[in-house]
Order: sequence, then C-alpha cells, then structure tokens
Amino acid sequence: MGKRVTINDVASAAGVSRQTVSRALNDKGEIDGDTKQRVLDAARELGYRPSRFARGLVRPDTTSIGLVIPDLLNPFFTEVAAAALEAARAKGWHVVIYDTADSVDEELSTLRVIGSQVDAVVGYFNLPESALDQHTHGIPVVLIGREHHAPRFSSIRIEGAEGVRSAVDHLVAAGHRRIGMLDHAHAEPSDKHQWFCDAMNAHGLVPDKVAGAVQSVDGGADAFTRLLEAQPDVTAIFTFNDIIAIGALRAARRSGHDLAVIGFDGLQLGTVVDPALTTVALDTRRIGALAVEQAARLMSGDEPLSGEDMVVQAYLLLRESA
Amino acid sequence: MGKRVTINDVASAAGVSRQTVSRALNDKGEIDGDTKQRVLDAARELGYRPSRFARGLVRPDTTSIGLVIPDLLNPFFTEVAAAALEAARAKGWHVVIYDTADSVDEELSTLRVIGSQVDAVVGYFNLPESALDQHTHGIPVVLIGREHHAPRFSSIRIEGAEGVRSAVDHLVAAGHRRIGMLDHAHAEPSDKHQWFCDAMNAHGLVPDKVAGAVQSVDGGADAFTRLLEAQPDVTAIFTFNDIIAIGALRAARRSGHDLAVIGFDGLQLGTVVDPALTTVALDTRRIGALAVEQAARLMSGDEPLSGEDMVVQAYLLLRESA
DNA sequence: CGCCACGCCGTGAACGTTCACGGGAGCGTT
DNA sequence: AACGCTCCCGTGAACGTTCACGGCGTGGCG
Repeated sequence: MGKRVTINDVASAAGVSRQTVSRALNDKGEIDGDTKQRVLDAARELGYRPSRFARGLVRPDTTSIGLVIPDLLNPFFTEVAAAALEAARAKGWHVVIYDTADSVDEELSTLRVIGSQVDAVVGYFNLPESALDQHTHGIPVVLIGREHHAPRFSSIRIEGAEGVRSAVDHLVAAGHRRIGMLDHAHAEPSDKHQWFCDAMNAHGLVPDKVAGAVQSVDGGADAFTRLLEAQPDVTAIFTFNDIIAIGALRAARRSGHDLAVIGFDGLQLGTVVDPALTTVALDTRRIGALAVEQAARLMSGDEPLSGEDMVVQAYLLLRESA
Repeated sequence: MGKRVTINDVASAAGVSRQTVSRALNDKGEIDGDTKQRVLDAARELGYRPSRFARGLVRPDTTSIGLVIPDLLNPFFTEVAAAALEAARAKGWHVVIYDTADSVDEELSTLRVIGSQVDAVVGYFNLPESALDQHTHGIPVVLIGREHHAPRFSSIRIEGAEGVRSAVDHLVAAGHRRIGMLDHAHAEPSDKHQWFCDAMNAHGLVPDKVAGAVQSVDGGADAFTRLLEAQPDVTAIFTFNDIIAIGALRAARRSGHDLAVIGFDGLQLGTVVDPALTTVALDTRRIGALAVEQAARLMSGDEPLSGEDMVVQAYLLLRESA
C-alpha cells in the first residue's frame, strides 16, 4: 500500500510550492499559464487526488446530513428522500443516503460508519434509543414517525388516526361491515393497525383478521389470499401501505373478487393502476422538509419545532378503489 | 456567529485534556467512569459536535462517492441509485446523492459544491466534458450512458440497438406495419430514437410520426393522443421510457383504442399496470454496480473496465402489452 | 523495601489543505 | 536613479482531531 500522494509531492515534482499547486487546481488567479499547465501535468502523472477532509477542515462551511431509510425502492421513501434532498439543497447542505434494507443489523452498521461522515442524522429507525445514542457519537438525530427522549434527539410525528378514521367512515358509509387489514410482517403491530382498530371500535365493529405482508407488491398479493382464505366474507380491506394495497388489488382482480381496498401513503403510483387506489395520504414533501428543518434547529441550538408544527396529518384521498 | 466549539473547549470545561475527551466520546477504554460522565456532561452543555473533517483527516479510511442523477422520483434512477448504494455498501463506501432536476444549471451548482465532499463522481450529465473537467477539481468521474475522453474520466456504455431491434422484430412478426414512437421532449432526438429508426429500416419500414413527451405519466398520455391525431392508423407504439409508456397505455385504454405498446427501462412498475408492460429492459443493478466498480478502478489507478465489460445490454422483456 | 504492572491521564506530533502575508522581478513613471 | 505598481510565487500558520508515547500514582508480589 503506497502512501497517499499529497499536494507537496505534486509541488516538488513540478518544482513549485504547495500554494502554487493549490492555485493551479482551484483555478485561482495569480498564476502563470505555463506553470499552471506544468502543475496540472504533474498532478495527473502522480495520480494526485486532493483530500476532501483537509479541504473541509480549512473551510468548514459545508454541512451534510445522513438520511437513513429502510428501502429506497419503496416509492414512499423515495418521495421523502427527494423532498429532503430539495430542502437540504435550499440550505446548501449535502445529503448522504443510507438504505438499511429494513434490518436492525444494517441500522447498526450504518450508524457505526456514519459518525465521522455527517453532521446530523435523520430518518427511520427501529433501534432502541439507547443504541442510537451510543453509536451516534454526539451528533443530533431526528426520528421520523417515532417518539424521542434524549435531549440531543428530536422527531417528526406522523398522525394518522384521523385519516384512518375517515377511511373507515367511508367504508362503513358504503355499507361495509367486515373489514380486514393487511399489516406489515414485523413482530409487533404497527401504529396504523392501532388506528384502524380504534376507528373500527368507534363504529362498534370488531376488526377482522389481520395478515402480515412483506412490503412488496407480491407480498401484498400473498397476504391478500391468506386473509381471504381465513375470512372469506370480508368485503373491504385496509393496508399498511400502497404497495401492499396494489398487490392486494391485483390479486383480487385475478381471483375474480370485487373488494374495496384502501391503502396508506398517497403515492403517485396509485393513479396508474386500475382502479386508481383510494388511500390515506401523507404529505411526503412536508415530511422531508420538516425533518431537515428539525435537524437545522438541533444543530444551531435553536428551539426545535414542537406541537402542531412537527406533526404531519394523514388524510383520506378518494380515488376509485373504494 | 460564534466560533465553533472544539474539543479543547470541552476539555478545559471539564478540567481534563483533549485526549481524555476523545476517549470519553469514542468509548475507548483507559478512562475513569466518573471523569467520562463529567466530560459527556460538559460536551452536551457546550453543544459540542466533533468535526468530521478533522476526524477523517487522521483516519482516511473512508471513501465516499457522489451520485448525480436527473430525477430521483423517476423509478429508473431510483433503481440505479439503490444498486449503486448496495455496491458501495459492499465496499464500505458512502454515497452522497444529488438530484439535478434534469437541469444544466443545477448540474453546475452541484458540481461546484461537490468538490470538497466526495472522492469520485458518478452519474448522468448533460454538461460538456470541458465544464465537467473544470469544476470537478481533479477527482475521478464516471459517466453513465455517455462517451468520455479525458483520462481522469471513464464511462458505462448503454447499448440498446439490439434490444430495440428485438422489440421491433416482435411487433412486425405480430403483423404491425405502422409503428410510432413517443420520444423525449428535448431538442435533439434520443439514442433510442436512432435505434428505433435503424430497426425499422432493417425491415424496410419507415418510422411513423414521433411525438415528444414530457417524462411523466400524464406527459405520455398527452403525447399519445397527439400522435394518434396526427397518425390515426398507427397500430403499435414504442416509447422513450416506461413512465411514458404507462401514460400511453392508460390513454389508449380510456379512448377505447387497442394498441400494442412497448416501453423502455424494464421497471418493476410495469408489472402492476394492466396489461403488464412489455418493455426493452435494462439491468439497473448492473448499471449501478458497474458505475461503482469503474469509480473504484479510477481511484486505485487500476486499468478501468473496457470493451464488453463496461457495456450494459438492453433486451426485450415480453409481458402483456405487446 | 524495591520493583514491576496496571490504570488513568497529558503532551507533542501528524494528517493535508487553504489563508494571510511577504517578497522579488520586471516595467513604467517622475 | 528612485519609486511605485503589477504579476507571480513562496513561507508560516491554522483548522480540529487522533495516535504514539511517556508520566504519575497505587497496589501487589517477591
């Protein structure tokens, strides 16, 4: 392993000083055309690459945040990421994206490696707060859709009870009484499941059987058939997210069933399927923007957003599938 | 603007030395439990955040690359990004994602800010190579789907002629003679348009009218109706990408036309629409992996991939829409 | 009592770059 | 000839952190 080639190596190779090399590379003035070319040649010859760390040390004007999401291929998180990217760009920040594949192990290894790379961390975590605290080396953390406790932490609250209630109201008004849910496949039920049960109870209905679904179109189709086997008289279904809903919709159509389906997320994607997906929508742009804003406040020491300013309200988006 | 809080500030506040602070924060041994707690308290009190640059300077074991894409919301680029993320993670690298919104101005401002942040740049650019060279401050650059010339640069070639030929073959074999295309809306025709024309000519057919489409579902629907107005006897359509194809498919269905449609990209998304989209597919995982591999070779000074090793071949993926 | 081992802590150095400043050569002006 | 100006270039210093090393006190063992 050869040592790193530094600016000094280039300097002595070109017969000039560090500063002149710096001038040549950064297109500063105050340098002769010939020497500049000579320096550039020497740099190429030696395979010189400036160290971003040394550069950043001297000009610490750039901040960058780490965005941690479970699955970039899920359009919901893509939308959140795009929104965060945009908000960060407006501040002149950089965004490093990490995909944890919805696995706690990956979260840990991500965290372990994130410390010396970013000034703040924003995203979705399953890890307990103590673990986050320990592996995050003193930088601010913003949790999306989850409570926080440590002072270095903050959060964005996702409030879906009302939106899910509207969805169930809508279903009930249309005459549905047996309503099932396709939840995620994790060990403990999701928030959405709780909201669903509350809404059902408010109508004096008992939630029908719940099936756990892998978060993909096929996973949704799978869970749908399982649910229908166990509970054949279900006439409507609420799902953990739009991807699963689309899978359920496809499975329903192929098996000749005519069910009402309501998803969760409000993805654009829901408009291209047939029938277009009715869904409980979340403003992903707002989520991304709020997350960045929280990180900004945490880093500057300002009072973080609180109360209504840090919650994102879900709402029922009526299309065709219910 | 207060000055930055450094490790020394924390040290004197806690009545210890830098090194002890460092030990406390990084969970090293060789430190007393009480002093460790005292240091941690002082750090929180002062709002201390370690500088990632200073850290990286002493332990330059982490490399990170910048991934530049035109639009993260386009699933094609999302898939490429996810693949690159995965390949980078396997190497222990970090990926900073930049979204240029398909605008040359944004490319420039992105480049301007990227220099001190990453060790290499990978992605899709419209900027001329001279501009890239100038604003990239001496770090390696990998171009996707575009030729390179400068020695610091490299590229991944996208070869679609054969795949598009198969698509046209398939259409012709099914009896289609009047085949139109929905290209992108930029000033000059795309590579895909060229491939399409070549394939048509090989059959002695003349390409039918081409409509420019904004790259969205609605854009595709729009272009479809325009094309059909101008050329009512078209029976099949080839499109610039899957998003546009899906829009065309939807517009066709709604207007009662029964046309064959073939897209380009091979998105997962194509399986959830009805009929499932036949498409000329690209292996996005391979694109992402190759791009990262090229960056690795450029940075280590190894011979970059060349010839067949650096091309991604498109192939016809038959589903239901043609 | 002498010695070594060990736990805890501090000091110089180094990482690679840019900034602020200073200085010399060349040329024109007074 | 002295002065000033412009153009080009080099020298210390600084950025904030970790590493290697050395030092001090305390306790155990021979």
